[in-house]
Amino acid sequence: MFELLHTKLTENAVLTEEEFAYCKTLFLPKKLRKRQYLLQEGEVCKYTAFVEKGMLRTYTVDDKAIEHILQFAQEGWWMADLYSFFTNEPSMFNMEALEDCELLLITKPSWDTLLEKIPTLERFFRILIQNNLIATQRRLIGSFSESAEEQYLKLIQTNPDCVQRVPQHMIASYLGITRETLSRIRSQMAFGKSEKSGKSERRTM
Amino acid sequence: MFELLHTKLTENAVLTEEEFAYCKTLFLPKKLRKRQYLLQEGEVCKYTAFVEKGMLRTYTVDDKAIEHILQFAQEGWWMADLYSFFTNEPSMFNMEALEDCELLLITKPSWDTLLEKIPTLERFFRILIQNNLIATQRRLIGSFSESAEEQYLKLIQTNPDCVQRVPQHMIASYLGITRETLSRIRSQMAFGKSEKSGKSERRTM
DNA sequence: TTTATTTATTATCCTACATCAATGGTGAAG
DNA sequence: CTTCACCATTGATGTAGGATAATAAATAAA
Repeated sequence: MFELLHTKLTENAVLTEEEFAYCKTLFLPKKLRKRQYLLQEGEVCKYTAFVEKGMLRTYTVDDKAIEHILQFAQEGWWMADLYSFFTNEPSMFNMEALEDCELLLITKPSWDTLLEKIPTLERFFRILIQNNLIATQRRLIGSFSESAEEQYLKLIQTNPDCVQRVPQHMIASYLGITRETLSRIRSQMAFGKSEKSGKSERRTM
Repeated sequence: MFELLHTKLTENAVLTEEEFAYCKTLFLPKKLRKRQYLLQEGEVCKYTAFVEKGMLRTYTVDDKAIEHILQFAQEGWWMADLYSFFTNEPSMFNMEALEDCELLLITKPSWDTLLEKIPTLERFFRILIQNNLIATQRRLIGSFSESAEEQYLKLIQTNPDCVQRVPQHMIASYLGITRETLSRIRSQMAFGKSEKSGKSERRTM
């Protein structure tokens, strides 16, 4: 149950076995079935989740009832609404299991004591958040400067696993386009592969 | 020269005067004139900058030669290409002074020793980055779910100062739209203010 | 003052993507 | 088997915002 967390915390983060043993005591194992919610809009995000197994999404619903996916999380990733988690304000996000999941949850109080006991982890989480920020910035710039097709291709490169495991309409929602548009892009791509036409440049595939 | 940094570092971050005095020795004061670059695409981002005075932007240029602004930084804000700063890889960003600026720069080695001497700061920077991540996530979601006008109005609310100090075409670039579109939005807004309908009523001037 | 540079507006046309609507496929449950 | 829920595709039509271009303010500079 704790294997992945173990490797993640010890691969970079300078944790002794003893420290990790303590660490384990603060995490709450939790199984979620496909479709179950870990968090729903309006609730306070009480846990930061580490994904041992399975896949989740966090998304918002806008006033036209359209879903926008902020993030997918698969094995080895962390998931939380940081704002809600740290301020105790209600969240605007929903977090839903896309597959049966095994999670490790930690509450804010436990998290505080954890960092107090093992200050080394402060850096670990800073880097985690920092990498997330860098990725989110790239995604934002991409949404400005790239066509829907380019963004889709980039996603396939950076996270092929996700593209395979998740239904297409969610990929579309993650990219900020409609299912129909993504479907058309895909059929054009498949077409462009056999035909030599297509005005955009081909990638090596 | 160090007043703002002083208040920022002591308001939340549990720094003694003594510690701050040490802190000062690691920052390099630097003045930049309007239009000058702090970083250009292809260079490694060698400094993290704290803005004591003035205003800067960081932006990329895409393959169609269009600029996309990732961030403005004004008094009391920090600016760096985190990816480049921490990996020593060349940056894809440009950082340019929009006004005459007074900055405090810190190099990666100095930053490392600073955090080593004052581990308390690790948390400070984590929170800084965390807030940046939260804001960037909101901006991303906004770009998916809101019209150009809504995004502009939101920016006016969240950062009115910026909207006033920065030329319109850069605001447009920050919002991911063209100057022409922003101009149209603004004239429509002004129009809708005198007419009491928010609707679009054409050609009556 | 004149000249040049940067910035903002406005009009016309165009395109990438959305919206609406219908159809077909798949797998699980009765 | 049939039904139902979910998911993907495809076509017809609409629209927000882009591209282009011309012009005008505004600011700086000569």
